Formats: sequence, structure tokens, C-alpha cells
Amino acid sequence: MLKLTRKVEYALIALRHMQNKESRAVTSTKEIAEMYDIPLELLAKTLQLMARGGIVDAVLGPNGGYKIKAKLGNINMIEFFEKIEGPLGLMDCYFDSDCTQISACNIRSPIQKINNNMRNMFKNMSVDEITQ
Amino acid sequence: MLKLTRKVEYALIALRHMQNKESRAVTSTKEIAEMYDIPLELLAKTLQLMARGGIVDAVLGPNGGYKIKAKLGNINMIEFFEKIEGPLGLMDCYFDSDCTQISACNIRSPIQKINNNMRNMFKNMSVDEITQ
DNA sequence: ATATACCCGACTAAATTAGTCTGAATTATT
DNA sequence: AATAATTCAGACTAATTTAGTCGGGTATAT
Repeated sequence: MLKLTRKVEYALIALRHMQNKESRAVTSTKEIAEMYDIPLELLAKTLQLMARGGIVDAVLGPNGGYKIKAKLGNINMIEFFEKIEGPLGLMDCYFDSDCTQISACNIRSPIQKINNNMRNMFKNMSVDEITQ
Repeated sequence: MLKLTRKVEYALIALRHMQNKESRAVTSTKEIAEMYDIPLELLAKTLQLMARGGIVDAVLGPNGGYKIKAKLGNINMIEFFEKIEGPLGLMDCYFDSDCTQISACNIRSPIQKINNNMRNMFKNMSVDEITQ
């Protein structure tokens, strides 16, 4: 419970790696995958997610790759997580809520407290705090 | 990612339910399972975990059940989670660390920051803040 | 005695996450 | 123009984790 996924880990590793290069430089998926021993296809997918999310820019063709586009100090961890994994909440009843138990449930609002606390914590943390 | 498990939910529901009774009263697994439409066997297991963890007391025999034993204000959420789910960390490398990537990993210590922040948040939250 | 409740561990099923594969589109280089 | 290196996209399979079930035990009020 309460674990990050590999995709998030890989995304952070990739960003941290790119951050140590000059801003013009482009980094290929392969370079990162080999350096950190990460499955190439999976890393590719997370880089694509970051590209769609506007975090990095993709450069096509040979000698292509990615470079950081966004100001990482302006992206908080909730935004980051959600770009990569989708909506974030401690339990499902915040999304689909087709939970049959919901009418009887006595912890909905109390749980919201935990949820809010957690979201606030991550909202107050920017990506570059982690990657820098 | 970052989800609570059902066992934790069920445990909180059960505690909240018991907290609204007089302290002598005993509550059976069945009563809670029916009231909140929770699978009986699974709820039984989480109540057993709480009993082992000293959070509740079990009363055997007919008319038996559970009652709250610990001062819920003195139990923080990390302790609570760990009694029910075992060791808690955002990624596995804090426990087993037979991760082959670990030597190259560039985010170990940065991730520890997130991890600590999260643990601190939950450490500063007591169970009765949720159940009350 | 018997029935009701907790205890415990092994087992199965479902859901989620991790990882793979296949085929396409783009473009620098030759 | 052909080739090779790269990203893009989605379907697929495998592994892991979580959820839930089952069977057999122990304690005890009646």
C-alpha cells in the first residue's frame, strides 16, 4: 500500500538524468535505459507520457530523444503523478463510486481528511525538489 | 498508486463503529460485516490483526467479539498501517533492496525525502483523528 | 453437549502493475 | 531515394499484489 509505481520512478530517474545536461542536449530512451538498467520499452512509454504531459519535448528521427521542457519548479508532485498515472486518491470511492457499500460507509468524510493532507503535502512539493 | 488497502479501510470502519459504543460493549465481526456489507472472513482477519497488534481486545465464546483496547489518540497512522499491512515505504528498495539497479540509481536519496515527508505526515496523525 | 464466537493458515480469484511485441511515423545521413 | 535511428501508439502477456474464500481449530456461555 502507498507505493509509487515503477513508471513514476523511471520518470524521476529520467528527469534527473536530463537535468544534468545542458539545456540544448537531447537524451535518447536507449541512453537512459542502458545507464540505469531499465526495460527500454517501459521507459519509452513513460517518456511518451511526459511528452504528452508537456514535461519534456520529443525530438524525432536519428539523434532524436527528449529534453526537459517545463520548469520543474513549477510542477507539483500531484500534477506529476497524475500526468503519469492518472487520478490520484487513497481509495476508489473518489472516482467511480459505484461502491455498493457507500451508503453505509462511516469513514468517507474522515478518510477525506487523510486524502487532503496527503494531496496538500504533495502539492507543496515540486518536481525539482526531487530531481535536483 | 498510493492507495490504501481494503484491510485498512475495514479496520477504520470497525474502529469507528466500536468507538460509538460504551466501552464495556463487545462487537462481533458479524455485526460489523452485515452493517457495512463487508466480506465477513476478510473483516475477521483484519480484526484479528488489530487484536494481535493490541489495538482491540478479543472476547472468545458466544456473545464474544471485540472492543477497543488502546488509546486511539496515542496510535499514529504509521503504526496503525504497519500493524495491518506490514512495513511501509514508497518503494521496495527500503526493505529488501535486492534491486539490481540500485548501484546506478540516481534517485535513492531524493526519494527518501518524499518518503520521510509522507511518514512524518502520517506520524503526526492519530487514529482517532480519523475515527472520531 | 452444543452453538457461537474468535483464531489461523492455506488456498483461489481478481485486479493492478510491469513488461513485451508489433507496426507505424518522422527525419538525419548517406 | 534508401536506410537506419529514433519516437509514437496500442494491444498483448506475465508477474505481483490485493481481495476474498475455505477448512479446521480453540475457547466459553448457556
